[in-house]
Amino acid sequence: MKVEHLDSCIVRHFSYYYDLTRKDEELLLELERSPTKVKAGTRLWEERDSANEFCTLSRGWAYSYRIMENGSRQILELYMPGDIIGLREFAFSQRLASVKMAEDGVVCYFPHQHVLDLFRQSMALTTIMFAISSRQQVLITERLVNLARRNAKQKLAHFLLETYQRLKQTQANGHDSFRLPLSQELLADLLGLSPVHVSRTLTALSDEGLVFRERHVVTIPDLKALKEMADFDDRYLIDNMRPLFNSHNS
Amino acid sequence: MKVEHLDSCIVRHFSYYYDLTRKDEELLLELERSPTKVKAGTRLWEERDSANEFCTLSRGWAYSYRIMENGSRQILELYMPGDIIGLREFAFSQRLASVKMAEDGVVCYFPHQHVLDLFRQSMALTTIMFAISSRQQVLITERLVNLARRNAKQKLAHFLLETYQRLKQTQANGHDSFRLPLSQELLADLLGLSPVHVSRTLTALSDEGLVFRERHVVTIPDLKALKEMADFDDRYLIDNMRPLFNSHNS
DNA sequence: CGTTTAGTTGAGGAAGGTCAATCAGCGTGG
DNA sequence: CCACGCTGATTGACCTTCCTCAACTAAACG
Repeated sequence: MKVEHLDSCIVRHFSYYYDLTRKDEELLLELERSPTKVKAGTRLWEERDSANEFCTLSRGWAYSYRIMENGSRQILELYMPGDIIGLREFAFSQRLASVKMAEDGVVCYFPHQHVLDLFRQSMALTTIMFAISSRQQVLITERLVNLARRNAKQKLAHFLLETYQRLKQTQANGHDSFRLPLSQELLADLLGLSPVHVSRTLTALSDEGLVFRERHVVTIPDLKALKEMADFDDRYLIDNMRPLFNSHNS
Repeated sequence: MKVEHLDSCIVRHFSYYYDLTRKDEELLLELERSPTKVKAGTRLWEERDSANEFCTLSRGWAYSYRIMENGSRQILELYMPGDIIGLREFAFSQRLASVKMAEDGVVCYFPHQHVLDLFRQSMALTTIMFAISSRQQVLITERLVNLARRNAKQKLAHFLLETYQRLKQTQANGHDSFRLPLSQELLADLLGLSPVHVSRTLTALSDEGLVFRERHVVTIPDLKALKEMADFDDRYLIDNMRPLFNSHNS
């Protein structure tokens, strides 16, 4: 049952795409050899640092961001346990964004070259890596659409729905509520709004009975209603590579 | 000198990342075996179509887009000759966006499986594919920042600078002007603005002597001034994988 | 030489930003 | 156990940017 290996977030994440062989799992576990505890607010790296390693996130949330000339901050990606941080910079020698922990967590660094080893040694892992990369692109694209084309209420709702769904895909939680360890300021920087307006929007959503938030727990009583309101279509989160594998691999 | 192969946009594009072997080139040329002429406005595919092929763009510009519930359109990516269209959907069985030709052009379809063949047969091509994918992610991310954090004048300026730079990297053109075969409506859908405001912004930029546009030709008389104004930093366009290769491959 | 298509210009309006004051929770130290 | 101060959230007043609608002009095109 290879239960033991599912302790590893990254193995669990990769398994989501395709059944891994024993050897694949061993290769993956290589990436998580040096777990490091990091406290909330720790900066894993900074824009312009030299980039020659990735990082797997084993516990806690993290986010990448850019500081603009005028001092405002745009958050680019939210990372959750099982995600690989820094994939974007594979073809670059410099970091293009900074990364910070949103809460206490555990990360494992590994050099870019390890990915080349993966490419060399396993077709399945290569394909999954590529799938993960393209999935990430899809997530960013959806966020772009969200920022460009929706109003504040929809932006916020859409983000909450995306997060809820992402969590459901990895951590099984049947409820209509989830933990969201992010301040309103962070939400603002994520959605391109001002903190003030996030607050207003959140109370508006609450007044309409669509979203409730207390402390760091968010509840969505009527998923369907919220999805409708936010123009949320989860197809972009539901990727599936099996057809690709089945039609070609043994 | 393998000059003959540089006729192929895609070979030229890949060569930008790393020197290809003869065999690599042959493999790549496989992808361009069925060139098809397409007229401006042709839709290559539509959201929700089943996705099992990519497409290389040999001539002309194309763009992917999404239509929102309220009828507005967001353009996601601009493709230029040498680009691969549809990478995003590698891990998906459905198209997540539609793609249209911005002008007359030539494309070549090839099935997703061909990429798996590449993975199987060439480390270099695998790595380059991955680099291209991560570069595309970087481009989208920068566009996200552009949409979320800059005002109309900066958005437009930033987009023009990015396009200018992208063209310079593939087509050598020494001048301070380039061809931009896009209507203002298209620019609006690209930048999340209204066509009206694009027009105003363009005249504002012209009044300030920063950008001139007549017909489909754009001139940037003072690159440095415009970059400053737009908060444009070209690091995100200058990727370089050589260090990665050199430190590990033969 | 009309007719379509793309761009320009003006006036009014809405969404969201900014600034500032206030409040609530909470950890810290006395 | 309480006072203090910190951070994060809320609320109000006012302002800016960009949108919308609409009329108009300029090319492009048969």
